[in-house]
Amino acid sequence: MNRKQLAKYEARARVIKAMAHPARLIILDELAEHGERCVCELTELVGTDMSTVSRHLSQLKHAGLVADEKRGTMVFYRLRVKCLMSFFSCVEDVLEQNAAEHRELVALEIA
Amino acid sequence: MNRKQLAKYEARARVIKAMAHPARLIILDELAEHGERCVCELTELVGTDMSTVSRHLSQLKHAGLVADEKRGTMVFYRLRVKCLMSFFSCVEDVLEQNAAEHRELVALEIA
DNA sequence: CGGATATTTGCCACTTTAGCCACGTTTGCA
DNA sequence: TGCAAACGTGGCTAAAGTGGCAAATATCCG
Repeated sequence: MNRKQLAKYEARARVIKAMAHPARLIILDELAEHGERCVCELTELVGTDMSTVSRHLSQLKHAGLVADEKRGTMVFYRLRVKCLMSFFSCVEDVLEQNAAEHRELVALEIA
Repeated sequence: MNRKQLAKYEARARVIKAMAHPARLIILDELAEHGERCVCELTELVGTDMSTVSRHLSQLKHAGLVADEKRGTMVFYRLRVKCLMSFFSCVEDVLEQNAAEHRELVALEIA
C-alpha cells in the first residue's frame, strides 16, 4: 500500500466517519427530506444540547456533506450531495440481509 | 424522535461505523476486487499487526458486511453485500466536490 | 444602548477505539 | 507426538469521540 493509495482510503474514511453517528444520520435524513433546517429545529429533532448538535453539524460541514448559510441570527443547513439516498439504501440492504439471516438462524433453532 | 426511529438510525450508524476506518476500507476494496482473501494476505496488505486486522475483520463481520469461512488453518473472508461499489462512488462524489470547491477558492484568492 | 435569541466555542469528564504484545487454540504435517 | 503456522483474544496504553455546561459572539429589536 503506497502513500497515495493510503491517502485515498483515509479521505474516504473521513467522509464515512462523518456519517457514522445516529444524530448525524438523523440530521442528514431530515435535510434530505426538508431541504433546509436551522440549528434550533435540528436540535429539537435530535433531542440533545444545541451545542452538541452544532458540533455534529460542524463535522458534517467539514466533511463536505452539508453547507450552511446564515440569515439573521439563524444558520440554515442543507445537503451538499445528492447521492446520500442510494448510500443509505445500501446500508438498509445490509440491515435487511442481517435480519434475514437472523430469522433463518432462529428457524433452524426451532426445527 | 420515537424509540423505534432512533433504533433505526442507531442500526444504520453501526453499519456505517464499521466502514469508517482506512484499514477496513482497504479490506473491503480488496475483497470487492478479489472475491476472497485470507487474514494473512489482508494483514500484508494493510500493514499492521495480524491481531489488529483480525479485529477489523471481526467488526466487519459483526456488521454483516463480510462472511468468513475456515479452510484448514486459514480463514477466508469475502463480501456479503453487492452495493458497496455504489456506496463508495457516492463517497468519491463528495471528495470530488470538495476538491472542486477547494480549487475554486484557490482561484478566487489568486484573482 | 441594553436585552433577548441563535449559534459557536472552551473546557472537562467519560466512553470508545486502535494498536501492539503475549498467549491460547486449532489445524496440518513430519 | 510434537512442532509450526494461522487466527483470535486478553490486557494494556494512547488517542479520539461525545455530551453537557458555561461563556463568547453575532444579530435583531425595543
